[in-house]
Amino acid sequence: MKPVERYNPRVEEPRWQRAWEEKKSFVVADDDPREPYYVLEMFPYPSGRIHMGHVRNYSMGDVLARYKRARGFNVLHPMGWDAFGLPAENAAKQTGSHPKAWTYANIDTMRKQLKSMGLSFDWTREFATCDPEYYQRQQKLFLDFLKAGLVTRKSSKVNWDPVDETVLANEQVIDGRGWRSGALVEQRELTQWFFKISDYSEELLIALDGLNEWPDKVRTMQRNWIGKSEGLRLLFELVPSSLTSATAIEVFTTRPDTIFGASFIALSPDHPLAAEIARADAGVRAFIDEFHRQGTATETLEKAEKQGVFTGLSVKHPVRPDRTLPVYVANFVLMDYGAGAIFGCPAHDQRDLDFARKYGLNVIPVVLPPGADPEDFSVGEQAYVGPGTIYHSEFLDGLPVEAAKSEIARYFGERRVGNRPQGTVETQYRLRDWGISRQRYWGCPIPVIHCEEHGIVPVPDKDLPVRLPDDVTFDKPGNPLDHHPSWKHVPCPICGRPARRETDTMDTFVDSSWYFARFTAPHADAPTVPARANAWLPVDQYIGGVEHAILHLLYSRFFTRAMRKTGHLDLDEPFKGMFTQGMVVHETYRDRNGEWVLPADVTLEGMGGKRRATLTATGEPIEIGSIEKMSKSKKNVVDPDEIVRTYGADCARWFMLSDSPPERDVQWTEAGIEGASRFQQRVWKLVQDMIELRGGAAAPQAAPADAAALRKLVHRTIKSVGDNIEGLRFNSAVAHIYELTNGLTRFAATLESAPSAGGIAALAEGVETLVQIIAPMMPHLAESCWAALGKAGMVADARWPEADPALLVDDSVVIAVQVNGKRRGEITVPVGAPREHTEKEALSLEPVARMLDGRAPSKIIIVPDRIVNVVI
RNA sequence: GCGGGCGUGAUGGAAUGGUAGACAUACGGGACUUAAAAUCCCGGGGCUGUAAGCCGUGAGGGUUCAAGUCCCUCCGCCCGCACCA
Repeated sequence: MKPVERYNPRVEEPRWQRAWEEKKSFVVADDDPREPYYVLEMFPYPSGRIHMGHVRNYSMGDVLARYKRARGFNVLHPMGWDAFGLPAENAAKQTGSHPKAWTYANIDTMRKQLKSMGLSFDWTREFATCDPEYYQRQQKLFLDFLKAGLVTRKSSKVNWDPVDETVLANEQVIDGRGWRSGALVEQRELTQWFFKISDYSEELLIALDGLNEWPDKVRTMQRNWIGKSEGLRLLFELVPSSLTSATAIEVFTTRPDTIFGASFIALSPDHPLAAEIARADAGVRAFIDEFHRQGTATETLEKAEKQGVFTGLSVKHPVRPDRTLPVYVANFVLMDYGAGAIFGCPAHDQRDLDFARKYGLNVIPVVLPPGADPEDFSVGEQAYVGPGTIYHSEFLDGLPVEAAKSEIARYFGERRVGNRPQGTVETQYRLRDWGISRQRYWGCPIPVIHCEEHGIVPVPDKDLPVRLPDDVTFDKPGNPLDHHPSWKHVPCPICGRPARRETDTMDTFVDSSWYFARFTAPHADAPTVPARANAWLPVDQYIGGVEHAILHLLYSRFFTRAMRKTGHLDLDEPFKGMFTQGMVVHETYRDRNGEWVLPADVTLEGMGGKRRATLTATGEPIEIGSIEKMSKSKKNVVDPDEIVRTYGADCARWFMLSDSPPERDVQWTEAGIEGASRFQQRVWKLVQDMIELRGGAAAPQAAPADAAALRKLVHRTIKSVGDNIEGLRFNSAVAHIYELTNGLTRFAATLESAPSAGGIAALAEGVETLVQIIAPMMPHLAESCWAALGKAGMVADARWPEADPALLVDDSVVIAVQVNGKRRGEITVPVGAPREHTEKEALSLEPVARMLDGRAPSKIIIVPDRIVNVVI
């Protein structure tokens, strides 16, 4: 064959991108009669430039979208921007740029980058969440939720940075200090807006069972996050005291069966009764103040020792009025779970035991482990939390734990403290309402007005959107909206008197909680067009990082229900299929000063343990470090633009899909991307060889015998690649494509010496098929090959090839023959051969006969067309 | 602590309970070349000199005609949540 000119992605890729755009290949119509299919990848935050994680995410989604299109679906595959957020404000502070200008400039850059990857997005549906057209509808949703009773306002603790005068998220508090100012963070009570997600705790939990196209891991994480537990709310009567007028303390417990082991009561430092005691008791006051100083920074909580202070109060044991229990304030009791107070049973709860040991409280075992001797059993430093039989517990004695729980619940349910039942069975959830208030500029304004006369007044629909002012400054700490000279001063919509606009903006998680619905009608006046939303949703396949497994997905599930309640759509679950992709990782490199070095600046030599790295510019030795997620801070990043420029988008896409299962991390390597590039050229060469063969003189003889085998390979590959794409096993699909390519290349080589019309026809079918099945992954190369082969139209519009069922089955099959489960040889039998035939063939196999040595086998297992196992 | 996942050649990884290591990468050998690159072909889990054979999917046990796959115990690594009573 004559040498083939190399495929040049730099020329071919932009050409096909223009062609798709001109033909509006991926613009989707809502009234298309074909069955709808909605593929969505998590939209990016416009941080500046796309990174390899995006390349991986969008490559996967694009394969599925293109494949489903080829299978005859009307595919919705949109893209937008999660564009509000703190980095824009930080950039404003650092560089003086305006958040809006910064964000839209980033979007322009990233859009261009995404377009260079040849992704089949319907760009006519693009929006950014910071577009007033988007956040106007979000404000409308907020007001509808407010009207429907799904929004509430309450006081809540926040991390307050006294220097920056701002609220910090938990992850912005490092060692109890603000991440930017370094100031000690304080706890402050602030009145904030909340979405009542907890109204849906049970529904959100139950519905997880139906999400069978979600990873189990994600469902489990959500289950734990919702954190349902059944228990008893229980009243303890206070021993009358001059310290308080209160008469009882309410606690929540999931272990009412251990009531006879109770030895103290502990109140949260935030408990109202604790506050009351603290007013008169300096010791308690000091304890509570110290607790508040320590803050909610997670590390401090985790390491904190169990500590408490005695209040001077005591309560009566609810069954044994002769016993009293001391009441403490303890640092490990949470105010916002259960009743903000507990009874401590040290023998059967580790925290209570730690506390009891520290303060010398009784440890009374009341659950006897199976087989333990009641005379001998005692609790040391390890609380016993396992199953067992209740003892030392009067009428509960002898009952197993679960039975004792219901028995004691009934007992307390019948008794009264005052006019209330002493015990009430109750279900508790860990899930809290979703606080959405942020004291920030670059977010969606909360559309309410505070009037002295009329309180909270919703902004009337006609006044929406509440636009962010452009003329803000970031030179002062605090919320720029609050400093703005005029923005917040508005008349009350009811009385017209001077009132104050809400200056808090919404958590950016709100923006991403409904964007998937907006894509179904991105230009509508209302948040959605319900008929369209109902037709497209739920998203058939959602793809994104596992870091959003809890919050984003849970909030979206809540939003879908809230939008159903307010008439914006009519479904429960937004995402039918969910897939969490792995990260892109890379080796790290450091120079002799310990500074991180970019992979692009490093030269690598050798292999295995002998690998060496040097700085390309100077030859300075470089230390090769661990393999970690690509991050700017460790500089182990590879710029997608650079890769597209050097190898082309198709190679980047192919490599992202080929090397690892999509849910696992993939390691970016130079060798890997070069392998992709080599494959690209092989396909191109194969197509060129094919064209040359077709144009040459061929003997009119029938196809060679192996043409039949080739056709089988072709059709089996159609089947397996389709199945693998459907199952999102892209790496397996790639492997099968390699096998086909290897088969075709070898076959083409044999035709070279003996060209035959039949052989060329078989090869042509195979090559065309190859071009079609690589199209979802390497769409540009596929178009170039398609055109070179003289096929009409574009591959992007071609139907997926059909596997001929007749070619998927073989006439005969090679099956393994085992003796006692060990493989001893193989035989070839016709498919569906009768048992007798298979048995005879197997027994006549030399090693089998030798091992049998004349004896009769005791058993012969035959799995037709699979395996024979001769048991001696 | 609780929950989830993973552990297979030099490396990434394949394998509805049915021939372990597909496919790729790296490596070695060969062809082509003045040479190199590129390309093409061949090789490869370990042990026993070859063959026959034996061993082999983190370790140990079990279920089964048959286990990488199912069950139990343990070890290691990764991820998530974490004082939720």
